[in-house]
Amino acid sequence: MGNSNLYKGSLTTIILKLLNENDKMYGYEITQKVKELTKGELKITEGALYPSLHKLEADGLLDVEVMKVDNRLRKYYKLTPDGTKETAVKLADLETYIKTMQALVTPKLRFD
Amino acid sequence: MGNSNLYKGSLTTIILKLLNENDKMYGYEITQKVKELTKGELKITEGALYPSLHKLEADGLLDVEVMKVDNRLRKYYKLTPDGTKETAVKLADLETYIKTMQALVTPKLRFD
DNA sequence: TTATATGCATAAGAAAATTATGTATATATT
DNA sequence: AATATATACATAATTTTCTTATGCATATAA
Repeated sequence: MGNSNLYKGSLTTIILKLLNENDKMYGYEITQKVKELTKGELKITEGALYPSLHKLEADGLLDVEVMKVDNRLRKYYKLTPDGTKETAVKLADLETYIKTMQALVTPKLRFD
Repeated sequence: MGNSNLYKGSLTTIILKLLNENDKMYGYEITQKVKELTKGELKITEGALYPSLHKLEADGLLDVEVMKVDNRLRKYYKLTPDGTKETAVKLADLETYIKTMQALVTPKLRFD
């Protein structure tokens, strides 16, 4: 995903959070929204996004609704009740991660 | 590493930062220090740690010094000049990652 | 007419971890 | 005396998650 490998493992969190805010979104819309919200810092690739959406659906966290808009296909995803629960879990995990990393990293830097 | 998959990709950052603070450390010491600093939240596995140390050494970011203490082997690692530079890069990446994720995730949660 | 944008998808490969072992010494426990 | 735990290193097999490359299809801008 991002320019740094730190983003590995955060895609699911990002998808769930966006769907928690936006009720229903389709894949391409997610890529654009992420680009916009991060001012271009994070660009989600389709090769990562679509398999991830499929897995979330298979795991029962997302529901799909296929629509045709302007003669183009769209697959709208929305959270299931389990998906909403999992969103809270993932966001708590992210907070813990950030606090833990800050505990490890916050101390003074040295330049010898 | 951790209980959440968000830690994927942060091991190098953690190792470099600890060595930046502590001058020289050996592998087992790093696992214990991380457990202590994170109050048990993060447990680095040897299967992740040792290959990572070897790679950092191969990349010229760490130097090794083998010692025998109490009849047991220790491999002390310390930052090379390149390693010190890379530490600053990795820490900047981490800050960017945290800010980016907060930009994506900070908005209001919903519980339908 | 050619490139860019929109919209989905998958396959091959790389990177980074987990899990499972293996070796060896020292100390604490039963 | 035997066994478990702690210390200390290492690697191999597998899994997860991503990148890169490719493919199909329609719409719009250059």
